[in-house]
Amino acid sequence: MATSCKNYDFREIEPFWQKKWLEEKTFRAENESPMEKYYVLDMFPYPSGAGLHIGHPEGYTASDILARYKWANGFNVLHPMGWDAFGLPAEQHAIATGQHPSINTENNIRRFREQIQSLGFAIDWDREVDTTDPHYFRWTQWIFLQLFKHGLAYVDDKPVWWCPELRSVLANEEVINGRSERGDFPVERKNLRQWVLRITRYADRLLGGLEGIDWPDSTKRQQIAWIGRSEGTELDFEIVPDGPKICVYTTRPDTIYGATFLVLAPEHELVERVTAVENREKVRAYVADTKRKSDLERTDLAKEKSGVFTGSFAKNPYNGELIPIWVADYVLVSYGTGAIMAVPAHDDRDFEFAKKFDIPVKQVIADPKNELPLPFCGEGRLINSGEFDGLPAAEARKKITQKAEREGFGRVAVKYKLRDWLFSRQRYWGEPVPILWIERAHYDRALAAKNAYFMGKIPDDVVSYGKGGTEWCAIPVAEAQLPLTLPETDTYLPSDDGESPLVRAKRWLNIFVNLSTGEISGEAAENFVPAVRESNTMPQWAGSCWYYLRYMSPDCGESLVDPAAEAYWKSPDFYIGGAEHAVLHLLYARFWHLFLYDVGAISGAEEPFRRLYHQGIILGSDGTKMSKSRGNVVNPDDVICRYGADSLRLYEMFLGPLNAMKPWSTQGIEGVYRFLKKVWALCIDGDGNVKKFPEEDGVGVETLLHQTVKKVTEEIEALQLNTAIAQMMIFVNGAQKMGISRSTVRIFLQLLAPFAPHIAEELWARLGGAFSVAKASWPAYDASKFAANQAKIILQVNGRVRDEILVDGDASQEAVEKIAWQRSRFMAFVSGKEIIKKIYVPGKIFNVVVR
RNA sequence: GCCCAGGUGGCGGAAUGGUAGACGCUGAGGACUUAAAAUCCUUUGUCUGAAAAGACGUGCGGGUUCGAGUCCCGCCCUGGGCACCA
Repeated sequence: MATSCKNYDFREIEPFWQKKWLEEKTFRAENESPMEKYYVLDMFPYPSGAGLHIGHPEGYTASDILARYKWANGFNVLHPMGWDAFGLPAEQHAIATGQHPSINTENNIRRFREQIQSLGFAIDWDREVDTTDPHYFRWTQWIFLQLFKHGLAYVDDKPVWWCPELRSVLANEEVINGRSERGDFPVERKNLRQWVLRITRYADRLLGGLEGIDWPDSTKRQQIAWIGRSEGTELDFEIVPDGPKICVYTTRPDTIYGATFLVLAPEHELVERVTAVENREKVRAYVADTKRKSDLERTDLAKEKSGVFTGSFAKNPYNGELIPIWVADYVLVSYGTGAIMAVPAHDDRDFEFAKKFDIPVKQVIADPKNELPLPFCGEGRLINSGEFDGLPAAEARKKITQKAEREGFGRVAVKYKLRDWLFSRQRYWGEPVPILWIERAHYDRALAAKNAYFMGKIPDDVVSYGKGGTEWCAIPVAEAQLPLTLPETDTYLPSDDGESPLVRAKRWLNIFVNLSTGEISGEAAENFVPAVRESNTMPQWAGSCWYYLRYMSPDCGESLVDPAAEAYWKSPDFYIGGAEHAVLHLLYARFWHLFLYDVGAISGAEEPFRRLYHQGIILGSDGTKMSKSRGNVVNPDDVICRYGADSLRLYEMFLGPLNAMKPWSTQGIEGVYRFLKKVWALCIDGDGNVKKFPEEDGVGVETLLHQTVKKVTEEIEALQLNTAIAQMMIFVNGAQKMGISRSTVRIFLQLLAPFAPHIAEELWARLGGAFSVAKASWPAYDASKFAANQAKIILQVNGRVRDEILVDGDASQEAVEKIAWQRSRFMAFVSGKEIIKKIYVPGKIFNVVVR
């Protein structure tokens, strides 16, 4: 029932127990249980070719400690693992080798699984999921179809960067001065049809939901900032003499009397219309110039403001003043209304612009401190503002907006920074979007006939786009045809014109569909109309948006999650992963979860992650980020080989606070390794036999034990695992000196088990404990055992420590004073002085203030 | 620029407003050993001192308090996030 090694031979012990846990399915979670459930979730890894990184075991060990602790406390624990396996590196490997990315992915997963298993985590391996498995992504595609049906997925022509040389779409960050970062090739703007998800419709709920969940403040703040809700006012400005109205958005309507010009974003739809004939050339040139710039260049704060006058004027609806209309790229078309009223006296950017182009600056808010110069962006009372003079700014905002509403030229408005989620990628290694494109005429005819298979599965507003004079309409792939798998292609490169590699698979791409049944045919046939498959794939975020639901019933064939399982597990009780996902993954997943909840696909919880924690980053021993080029990378396999998984686990937890950034130390791990050897030596003699333990604990051991149980229990709950380990070290050091009984050792092994499960399981078995120590019920402590019957009182004079005395635990101030007055060391600082005050903190401090 | 977190020995770090430096690493000395490894013991913030002891000490400058690493005000530095969002 255990190994027979004489010394602490982790190379024999660890594989032995890992095999046993796997074979016995020790950590299998049941979907029905009389025990209370506890769901511990790790952010699942991307199985990269580099293998497990030393940072992975940090979060995994912390969650494993919590999982094992919960098992010991009688919970039915779900602690699963899986693979976020779609993504660019596998695709690039495929492009380079010509080998299908699934092969590389499979190899990487096998390696990751072995490495993770070699760390002895209490994982239910029967629930493993893989986002690239068709049985899994079938449901990712199904979710997309629900989004589509509910009008939350649409197509849009979005400008993207395209590099003909690299034959690749580039992200904004990859374009520098109109050339590609990699290779320095020219790039061009290209409008490409993209799928977009209407996450903005959930902006308010994504914001509101943050209030009730236990997340790190910084992460909540990041999401709040990302959603960027702002309340303000929309105001309509008439263009003189008789042009259209321009609607601007402002959060400072109180400064309306200080507006000395109006600015349109270069892409604003009214730019052409408001431009006077004589300014047309200049304006067009400016707009064209802007188009060429990358977002990075445009938003570079260091650059000077630029812009051009349109030649037209707008009328301030409050005072009738005519102000010039400019076009400038510091106004973004995608926020607010794409147009602003510029108040240089009270806005830094407008001020900068006005200075450069010699536009008047008119102060309308008095600076209470009278600290000129302008601009002054704070709060104050209004001046030069007609009927509103003298009002405090906040009140003026209300009054001014009310007037606009009354007179019909303005309204309260709420705006968000959050944009809809660009959901398509022109890549091979992702989930195919399960959509077919058919011609408008076929679409309309099928709808009119009312026997179209897609009735009730399409949005109220048709999703379509025009190409070559034809309007193509989106219909879903029939559910029965899911999963829609990736076709074989001869290369995984994008096509010559920036489309997905999937367009190369012509026989897959161009098909015929029966609009009554949804059947697909490769050949033209009666009742079949031509259709083109969507060739874009989903971004890597898709699979990770709902994997925590799949773990509940990974084999369920009827739905994405078995309703009974979902009703039982609801949502993870604890979620741990890196802070780098603070916005993207954690926002997207919340969006999908809310949506699935709304459409009744799930029912357990509205928020997916009620308690979230970020582990910190482990740096190289030189205090910088680990990287190959710096040569400071620590490989977990090497560490396990040299010290064992228990030492690695323990050390990563002992390094410092779980959420802190901390450097690895090669020498530091020796300390925890020594600790484990001491634990071994506490139980096993030099011949490999269980030691003869004394019948009774040594004096003081009982107190120490109960203190240790209390401390370790409380610190696990608080995830202060470094100090929990420190307490266990204190215990072992004490036990070594004082002598310890068999039953006390066994209690200690239970405390150690979540941290160093292999050695704990081994010693537990050798000491006659029943398998598994992880399931033995967690020890309780008795506070009365360490209520000190003696207390050490610190004697202070004027707050400075001068002496210490031992008294009865419940000693009164009088008793303490009586002893204190006898102490010469203490009295040396007191005698001859006037005692002004005496402070007694029972059991701790007696402080005398003298003069 | 704005928002947030954090600055404690040679190092990682510990401290409900109550003995600053737990625990571990490193260094020094010692025991065991033919020797080494392993293990065990002592010691390890700075300064003064033979010692007893004292002074100083938690980024800097003030403040509150009997008492501040901890609370308040003003700075400096490091890390993270956002960044022309009107």
